[in-house]
Amino acid sequence: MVGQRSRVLELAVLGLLHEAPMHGYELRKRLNATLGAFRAFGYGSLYPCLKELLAHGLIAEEAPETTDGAAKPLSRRSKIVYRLTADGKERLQQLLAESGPDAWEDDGFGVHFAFFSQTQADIRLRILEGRRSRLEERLDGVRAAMARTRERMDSYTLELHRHGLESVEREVRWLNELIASEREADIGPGRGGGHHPGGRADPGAAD
Amino acid sequence: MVGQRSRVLELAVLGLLHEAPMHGYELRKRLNATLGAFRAFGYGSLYPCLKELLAHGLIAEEAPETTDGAAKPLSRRSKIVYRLTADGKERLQQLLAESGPDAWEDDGFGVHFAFFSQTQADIRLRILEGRRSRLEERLDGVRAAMARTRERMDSYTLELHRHGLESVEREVRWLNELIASEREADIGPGRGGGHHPGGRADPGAAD
DNA sequence: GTTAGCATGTAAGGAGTTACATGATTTT
DNA sequence: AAAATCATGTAACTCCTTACATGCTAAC
Repeated sequence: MVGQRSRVLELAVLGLLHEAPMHGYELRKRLNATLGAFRAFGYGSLYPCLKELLAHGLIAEEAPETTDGAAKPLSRRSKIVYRLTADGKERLQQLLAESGPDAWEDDGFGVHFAFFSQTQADIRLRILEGRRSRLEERLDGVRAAMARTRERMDSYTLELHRHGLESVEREVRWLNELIASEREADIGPGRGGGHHPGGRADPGAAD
Repeated sequence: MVGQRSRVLELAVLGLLHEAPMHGYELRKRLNATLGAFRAFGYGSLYPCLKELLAHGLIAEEAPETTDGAAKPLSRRSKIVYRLTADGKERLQQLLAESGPDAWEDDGFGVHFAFFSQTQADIRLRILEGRRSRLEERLDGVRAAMARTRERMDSYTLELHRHGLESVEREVRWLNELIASEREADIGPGRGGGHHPGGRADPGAAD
């Protein structure tokens, strides 16, 4: 076994290809648009990943619009459109069903969250709660460290930690809202697969 | 040239050793306490870095408390206390004087900020402003991407971007406060090297 | 017909992390 | 003296970035 692609990129690629078949160049744009500021991938990561997914049979090349006699479908350099295979769909489901550390650590959380609409409600909840615990652990750690070394810290270091702490606290509050929203959606209507996290009560009035 | 140590770790190590000589194990704890949630280094990064700094003459081993006849100072495994050499101090000053991308990108900013009390006032200001520009660029990018693809995004992806955007906006506001504070300190008293970023008007009442 | 931008790839290497291996010192 | 923890180090490996190399397609 060679390349052991990173879970993050693999999930993102499979998730996007599940929505629609695409070629690499486009995939990269959608990738960085979807993940936003969390993460950015270059071709140097993407193409080897596609190559490996292909080798493992999780994705396949599609013949690119052979309207004519299909004399030279992909003889030279041209667009290569990839689509998910059955195995790929299965693998995607498997990745989406993960609710362990991979899904709530800094690296993985953003991607898993980005594909929450394809994730089961109970898994969503477990990931959100896992991330919250993780962040609360971190809060405890930083707060303890600050208490221990407050005297030796100059005002800039202190300010840095204060701001860092506040950022994490903010994310915890955000998670609390999301978790509440998920629970509500789960018990409200009799259905089990609701999806509407946008229940924020302040449209406009930003900044 | 072999290991080209990362600027981040190099600056952090030199900065901490400038405050007081230390051995590696302690250094690592102080490192992670100082950088807080921003970054964490393991021994696998630290020791090779120390080795290289030593080879370049930026730090030196100190004889560890040779109270007795100094028969076996460091024959076997024992604490190795490092201190900055003259070259190391010079290098530290050089790194602290940097106000370019290295100092305001995600990676470097936290470390540079953590050692702001050893940094000149004008450099501090330039780093803060550079970081603010950087973040504003990012805001523009994300906002444009959201405007372009709002329709194709499900509510979770949208929420992810909304939260990410808000986090960056928060950091910009924080930087605005810091910049204002720096400017005030610079013109207020006739002195040129003031340092008091803690001018926040809400003690207590957090959360 | 040539520049600009779309599209695909590879090689080298940077920046650390993880797991391991081992020795020294303090606590129980 | 056994266990915990302090302390130092290395090798392998991960995961991504940068720089390069190439070809195809549309605009001017």
